[in-house]
Amino acid sequence: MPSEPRIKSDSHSETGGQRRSRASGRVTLSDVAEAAGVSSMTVSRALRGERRVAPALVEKVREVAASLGYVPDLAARALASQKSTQVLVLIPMLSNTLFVDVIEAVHKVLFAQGYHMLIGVTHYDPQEEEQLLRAYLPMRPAGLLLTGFDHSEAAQQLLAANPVPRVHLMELREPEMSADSYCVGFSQTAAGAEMTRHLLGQGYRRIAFCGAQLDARVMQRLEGYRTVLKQAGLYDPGLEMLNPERSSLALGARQFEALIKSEPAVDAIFFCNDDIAQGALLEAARMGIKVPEQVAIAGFNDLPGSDQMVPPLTTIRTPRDEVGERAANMLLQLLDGKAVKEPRVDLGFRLVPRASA
Amino acid sequence: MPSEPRIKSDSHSETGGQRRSRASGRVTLSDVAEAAGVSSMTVSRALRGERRVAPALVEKVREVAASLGYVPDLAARALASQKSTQVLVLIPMLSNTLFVDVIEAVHKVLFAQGYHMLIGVTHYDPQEEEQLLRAYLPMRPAGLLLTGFDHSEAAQQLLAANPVPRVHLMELREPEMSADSYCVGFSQTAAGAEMTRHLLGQGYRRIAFCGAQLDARVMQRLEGYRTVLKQAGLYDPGLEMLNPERSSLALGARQFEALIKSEPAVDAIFFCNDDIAQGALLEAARMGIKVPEQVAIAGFNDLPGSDQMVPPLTTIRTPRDEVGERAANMLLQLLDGKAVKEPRVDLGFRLVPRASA
DNA sequence: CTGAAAGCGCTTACAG
DNA sequence: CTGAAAGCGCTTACAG
Repeated sequence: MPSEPRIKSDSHSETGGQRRSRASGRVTLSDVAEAAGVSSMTVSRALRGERRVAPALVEKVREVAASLGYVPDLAARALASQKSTQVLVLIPMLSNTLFVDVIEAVHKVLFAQGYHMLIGVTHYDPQEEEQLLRAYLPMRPAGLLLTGFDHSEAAQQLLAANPVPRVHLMELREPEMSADSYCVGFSQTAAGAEMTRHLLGQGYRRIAFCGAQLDARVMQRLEGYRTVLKQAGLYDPGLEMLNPERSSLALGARQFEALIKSEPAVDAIFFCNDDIAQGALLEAARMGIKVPEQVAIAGFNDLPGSDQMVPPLTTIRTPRDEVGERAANMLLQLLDGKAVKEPRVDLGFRLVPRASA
Repeated sequence: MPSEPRIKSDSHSETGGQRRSRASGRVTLSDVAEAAGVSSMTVSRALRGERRVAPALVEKVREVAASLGYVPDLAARALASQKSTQVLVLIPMLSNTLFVDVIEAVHKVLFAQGYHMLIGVTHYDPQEEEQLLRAYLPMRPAGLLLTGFDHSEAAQQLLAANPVPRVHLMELREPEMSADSYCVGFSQTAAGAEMTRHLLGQGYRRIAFCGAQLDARVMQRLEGYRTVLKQAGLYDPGLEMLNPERSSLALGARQFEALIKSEPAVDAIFFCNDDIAQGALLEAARMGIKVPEQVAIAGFNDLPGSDQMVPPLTTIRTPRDEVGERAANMLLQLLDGKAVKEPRVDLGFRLVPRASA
């Protein structure tokens, strides 16, 4: 019986003094192997739950590893196996709860399969996205989840030079534009059109659009709005209020006030996001303007609180949990080298008519 | 001239066919070394900006590396240097914008120094925290940022078994309780007391407390509330409404309604977080109850939108950006092996009196 | 200032 | 089912 787990404390000192050691002092695979009286390969296999290891051995190895407090080193594993457990997720903003929902859903799916998320926040800035890519690609993420398709030239070069499976979130791209692009989302343009049609259906005729941030998806919603109003012969560029600032309640309040003053005849306003719509609703209350009697207000995304507003906000419910879940699962398939039957998943959206419009 | 950058494509095929290769096909240090006609050590040093490399060589190496599209492998670097660039940050919730602010501030400081954040969300669940620790510790993070001091037994064992510099966020612990604990935050108890004192000062006498989530920090605020009311001889347990559910606008609305019905004589309500206070404000509007004339409402944290409410919400401004920044800087010092002069940083808080209370 | 050797802690690819 | 050898792509610790 040369190798009781007990000798663990000795096994270090016996050899430790000899070599010119850079050892970290941590318990390694070979420490466990020595203590268990097997080779490190067997430990490696047993701990990873590979087959073809005698069940009795597996148990013994597990016990010894636990008693020694062994913690595998993922950097070493990644290097040896050339496989990383990290997935890089790039989103525009964490203060937009939309993306928090996406992230949570992605995490749930990925974590269950042993993957870890690296979260990068671009702040809607292509430059920052590029910088993040440059910083995170050296970690050799196994896969990428990117928001939208709007990436800088340099970012696209980085992506091309580092071929890693990736799925795009929130937007859809026509298949013919690039055969190899995977995406999960919905048509932002169609959603913008749908809300505009709803407002028309409610009888509104002078319908304004308030946009903030002006990222690609906002512009797509705007496109939907324009198309529908033009078809109806009711399009008026003077009713568009586009502001590149970050979207916020305060901005929505300012936009509402400005619009009411410059275009008193407006009878409905479509805000590109619920937060500015909520801000508008509050400003209307302050100004003593009745919603929807004097002016209707609609938002987008159905964010928390929109159902609590006074009056409750009419909006479009976007499927962010599903986007995160489906995208993560699609990426998982790509990581497994499987073929993806449906590389472009349209999850749709849903109009949520409430009292404000 | 044996080594023009041009031969890069050959350098692979020349040797690649010989060895039983597991090569990833990526450009490595030695590819760059070969193409530049120097040793890989020189490349390594040049690229990391180490001194004692001839400036001319540095430039040449840089050029060659760029032309080859070399991307260093951080896993290999971490393994060889026994130093990770990752910092694990554990927070309770991403949908609480409080923590988004902390995260953003931490990222800014750490990223500038070449560190990468690993974000884990515990959902206020010690079990989840434990699970996250178990999953992320194998990545050998260089440092840890944890929220509060409320960790499970098993989590504390994991932390003890993996000695990594760490700083605790948002709460303060008395130095004598554990000499080696670093923290950046403020006294939640003092903040709870301060708000209660403010309400007393405004003349309110039947002051209720509404809590959600009931995490450690909420309970500390409650403690401050109790202490002040007891001193004033106005403490009434019947005015406490504690709900373990996640805090949200909808919950605040429900709490407000329930409290008004069960305790009609209440003249002020201190909500443990702004989101439930905002929900209460909206419910008051729906119920036709005037704030603050019939009942005053106060919140905590000064979240986005609180200044936009009707009426604007009286609250406590908490220094989350500063918490993130200072904590990250403190961790950086620990990672550099420097001594931290002030291991317990009290950043304080600020009462923001607005119209609601 | 530059480099050859050894090693970080794992896993792959072969043998048996 | 088990193991010895080689290697993943870097950096440390020595030499010169």
